Amino acid sequence: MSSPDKVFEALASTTRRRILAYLSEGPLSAGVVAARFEMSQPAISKHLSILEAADLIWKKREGQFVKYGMKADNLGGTLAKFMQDVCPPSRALKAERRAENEQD
Amino acid sequence: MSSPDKVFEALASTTRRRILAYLSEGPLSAGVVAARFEMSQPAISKHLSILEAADLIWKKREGQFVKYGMKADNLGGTLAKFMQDVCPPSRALKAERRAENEQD
DNA sequence: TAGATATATAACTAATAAGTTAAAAGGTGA
DNA sequence: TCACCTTTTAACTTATTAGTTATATATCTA
Repeated sequence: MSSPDKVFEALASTTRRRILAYLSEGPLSAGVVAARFEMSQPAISKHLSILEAADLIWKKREGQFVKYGMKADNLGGTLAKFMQDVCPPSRALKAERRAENEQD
Repeated sequence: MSSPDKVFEALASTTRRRILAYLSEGPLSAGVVAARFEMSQPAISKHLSILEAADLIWKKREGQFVKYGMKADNLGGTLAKFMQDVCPPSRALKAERRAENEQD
């Protein structure tokens, strides 16, 4: 699975988007993240590993804890690229540029 | 399912993102869209209805054809809002604004 | 080393998603 | 009306996902 595929797949879950929102305020340990949800800790652990596989977060062991944090570049980059590909306003701009270049 | 949920769910499929990319160049009938994929036409019909339910595309019958087209507002709006919520640069800006307001 | 805490993995279940083919519905035109 | 074309819906299969509990692994501390 290529990287944008993994990113969109990861974003498909409301729980995972909530995790990203929490991490966007700063790094947190797995347990602190899990405490904010009503589901089991292993379930959150799996969500975290999916986000990590999509390269949307980083992970670092700190003693007996494991800290997770946002990796915003990939998220922003993937979404920005997608918007450029698909959103008509930017498509129109690209078409303009094409037209200008063809005048040369 | 609330609207952003449906949007992210719809975007989770590579096929549906490709459909959006095609439609971003202009409206197409269901058959023309289906012809660009290697899967059956009913499968594409289902993908189109998921995109429509997410309010990412519109649909209009034209004689015996059914034409589909982009509805970019909802896509752009949902992604922009999400980026604001989650991307640290914009979060930092929001924090700055909060700090400035607290000075008053 | 033993016990406690934090996290990940394994094994499993239930619900959902994505595709298939066959049939129905909507529309055109002789 | 009948034959034909386009699209959707129905019924079904298979694979995947999201959750569960139980267990294993890693680290800290007494």
